[in-house]
Amino acid sequence: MDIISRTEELILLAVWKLQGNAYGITIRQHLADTAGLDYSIGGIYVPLDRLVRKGYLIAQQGEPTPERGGMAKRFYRLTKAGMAALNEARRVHEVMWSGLPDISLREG
Amino acid sequence: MDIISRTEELILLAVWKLQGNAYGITIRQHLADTAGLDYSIGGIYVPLDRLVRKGYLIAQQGEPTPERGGMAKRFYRLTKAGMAALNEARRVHEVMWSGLPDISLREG
DNA sequence: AATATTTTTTCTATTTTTTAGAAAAAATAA
DNA sequence: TTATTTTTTCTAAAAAATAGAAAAAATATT
Repeated sequence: MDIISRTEELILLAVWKLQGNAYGITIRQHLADTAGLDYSIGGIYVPLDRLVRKGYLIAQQGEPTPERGGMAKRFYRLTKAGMAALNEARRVHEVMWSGLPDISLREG
Repeated sequence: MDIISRTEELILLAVWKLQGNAYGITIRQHLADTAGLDYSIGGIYVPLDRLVRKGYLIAQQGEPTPERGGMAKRFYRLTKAGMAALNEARRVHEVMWSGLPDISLREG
């Protein structure tokens, strides 16, 4: 099997968490608020496009809202393939983080 | 804060797990055996060099062994900075994977 | 002694992903 | 009208991942 990158995993998880309200800005905000990770604008939109191309997300154009300004939002939802990729990433994390021995660290 | 890539995380974990026996070949083997991930040769050595450069690992040349053949092994050990990077990766994983709502998936 | 075989690393080119942020688009407010 | 706000699009540059041939260093075989 293959595994998604960390950025891809975090963006998929943000989409999952945000449910019906996942779009570029809220995803970026969620990553900053929840994990303390500050992504640039491109750092969100570039992988989002790729995740759609790969079939892990689907995008849907939003309706105009009563709020001021802004291009139409693109809302994202997780697909089954996206969920499968997340499950695989978690599986790898779990096997690799289990059974670790006590160690002494070098330098520092 | 910043976060290491997934490949970097997995290689650091392999070094941790292998204790005194972590070198290119055994690290690659551990990733295949434990996680089912098949890395090419360069897929291990390129990040190993980078992790040393960044101070997350230290390398030490091995003594000749009674086994047949081979360039001198380069053994790796985790540093305090390497362990800190792993802890940060785990923290991000944990906060991002917690509190996820039930969702319905699209397409597929 | 010479050659073959094995184990391991080094090297490097290519592709993919990440990073960064200016510019464009689309809406309301002044 | 013009300014302001919110959001996406676009694209260039840097970093990381991927792939595997070649080199190095040892023992085994003839």
